[in-house]
Amino acid sequence: MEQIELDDRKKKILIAIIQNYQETGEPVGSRTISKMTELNYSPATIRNEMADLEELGLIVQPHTSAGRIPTDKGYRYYVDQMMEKTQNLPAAASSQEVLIKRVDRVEELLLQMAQVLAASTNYATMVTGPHLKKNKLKFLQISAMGDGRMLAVVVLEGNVVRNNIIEIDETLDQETVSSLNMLLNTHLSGLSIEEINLAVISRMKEEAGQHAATVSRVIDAVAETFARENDFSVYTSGATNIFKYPELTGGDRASELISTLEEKKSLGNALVQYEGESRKNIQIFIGDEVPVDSMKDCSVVTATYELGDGVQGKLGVIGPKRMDYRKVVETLKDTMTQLDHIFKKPEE
Amino acid sequence: MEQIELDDRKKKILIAIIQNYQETGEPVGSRTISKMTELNYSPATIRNEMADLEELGLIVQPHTSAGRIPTDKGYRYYVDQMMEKTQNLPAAASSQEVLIKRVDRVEELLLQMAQVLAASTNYATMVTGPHLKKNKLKFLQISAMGDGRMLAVVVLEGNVVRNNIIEIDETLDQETVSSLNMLLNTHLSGLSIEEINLAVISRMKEEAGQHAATVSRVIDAVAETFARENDFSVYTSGATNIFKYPELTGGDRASELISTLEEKKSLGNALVQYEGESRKNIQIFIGDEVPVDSMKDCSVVTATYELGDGVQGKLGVIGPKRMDYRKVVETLKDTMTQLDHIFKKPEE
DNA sequence: TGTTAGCACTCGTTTGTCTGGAGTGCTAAC
DNA sequence: GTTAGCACTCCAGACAAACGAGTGCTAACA
Repeated sequence: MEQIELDDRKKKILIAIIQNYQETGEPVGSRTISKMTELNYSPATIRNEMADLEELGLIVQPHTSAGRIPTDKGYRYYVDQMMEKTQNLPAAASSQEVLIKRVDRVEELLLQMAQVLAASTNYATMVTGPHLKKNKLKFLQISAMGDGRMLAVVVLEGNVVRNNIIEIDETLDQETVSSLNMLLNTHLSGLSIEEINLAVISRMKEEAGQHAATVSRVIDAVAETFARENDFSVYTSGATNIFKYPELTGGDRASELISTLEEKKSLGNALVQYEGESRKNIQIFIGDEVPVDSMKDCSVVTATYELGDGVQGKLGVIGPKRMDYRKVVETLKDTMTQLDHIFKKPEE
Repeated sequence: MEQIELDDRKKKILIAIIQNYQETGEPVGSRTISKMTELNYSPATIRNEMADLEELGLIVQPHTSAGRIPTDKGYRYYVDQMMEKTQNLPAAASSQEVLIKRVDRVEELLLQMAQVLAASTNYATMVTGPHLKKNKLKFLQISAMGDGRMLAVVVLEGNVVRNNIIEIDETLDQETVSSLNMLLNTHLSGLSIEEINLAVISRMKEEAGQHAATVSRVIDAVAETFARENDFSVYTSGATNIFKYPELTGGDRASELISTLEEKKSLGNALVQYEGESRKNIQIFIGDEVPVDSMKDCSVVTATYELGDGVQGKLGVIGPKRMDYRKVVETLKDTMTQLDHIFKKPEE
């Protein structure tokens, strides 16, 4: 993309347009800007500048004789070049935020994160569950349930607990169950799901002797649980916030958006795909850049969270293109800090 | 409520109005009804009858010179008096239904039920998790996680599995954990959550001796898990189906409805409240009868499901007042039958 | 040279008026 | 008891006029 350089006044005008449009949702005209403090120019002057900005593709008129609204490119420019420099948000503004409470169940925590974010941003939010495959196995326990079934409980680092019911052919006495538990834990704990390969498995089967089949079942069940996991673990909140932004609810758009949020799966997939590029941690998708079709009229801001121990996942805020990017980014950063406090401090 | 008796022709007209309005969503006039087969009367005759039906409060005109639409009372009459008798739905109509697959995780099954119901009815659906309190404990297992914490896993009849992480003060060796497990299972298995009373607890504490505190922690944790449970376990699907019915989406109604569905809690509470009256199994709430404020413009049909072993919960379909009550009731019954097949057959 | 006032022009939004159609209730005839 | 006819009501859509917000351009000004 070619580098655009704007003089100071143009920058101020662009910012003014973006901020004003963000608040009102209406195209903003030269008069409005002229009346703002800081910019003591007549409407005519502003108009000349706006014509230039329009030529650069940063703003457009929805129709002749309407005010201007920012284009995707305009927002992109704002986000990339200008957002960080204008620090007019006092730090105190974030003090009214809702705090995340520490809870033991990861699922509950993630849902809570989605809710808190939705409440403090007024946009829709989503949180993907952690990527369990990279996460180490802490502890595994099987126990007989009595009716030809066994219960396998797996605990990963970060206290992610999963259980699975397994049907087995043989009946095991208490003694055997104990020794199988011992065997399983000796070989598996400390490994990530990815690291449980054929070599490990065949070694275990050897040691298990006549119970090799059962061991094999257990491993399969564990693998299946975590494979299935990815489909299920997306949490969303604040879906109805989109009704506050008329540009998102015209026609059938509201319905499509909400059903995308309800289905969750496609969301998670799209987000996870962009994993590799997250070196900057916070990523902003504007309009067409959003990798979900039904959200091409939205902007999405994502961040990667970490619950200690390398358990990480994605967290996203979905709003209109005129969302308050600065506030969203601040809030996300703030949330990360809170998570760090909650998870790092008591454990280190 | 006074008993209303209608002659045959009035009944036919009322049914015609209800069915027509259900399909079109538009007030239906005398001409339309006159043109239907079966009723070979002129519009004028129909008009006279309609005037009578209006006097009885079964139908209304939204405004002068508009057709008639059914009132809540009209629907109620239809549902109570006439629905069962008119069996014009061929049984084959239900053959196209999506089937429920058997899955082990109860949560997954419930979500699936909500989705299947939404897909086959075109309305919004909700499913409350089973009422665990009445459900018997099958199996309980604690195990040391190593860092001063224990993992408690509880299995109820019907294979509902819950886990909870507990912080404890003492460090327990493998031996002790085993004997505590033995103790816990001996005393608790076979009891429902409600039946775990002080007497049982104090007897266990006695036997546990120096580990009484830990036993107490475990019990507390189990109790807390199931208390918290009720808030979380409501599954919904097909929320966006409401956009198909303009009478539900005017103004802010759509937003309110969707957010009620998103919050889930209030839904569950409202439904569970009507527990006691479910002798007939299927219950129909029309308009104002719905115990949720934001759904006063809807109708809700609920049923009580049972997953073998007495594990039961509620299941609801939410749609416009002009919903196809017959089809919804049939679909619900069908779903129940499917559940019975899945859960009764392989176990008995 | 940059800024501003003035002005004609455009176009979307709102308001009011009108008309056609759908539907009704009533009356009188069958 | 049923139906044809008719006057009446009221909504929905079309159309025009008035309005207002905003623009681009030109000319004057510092």
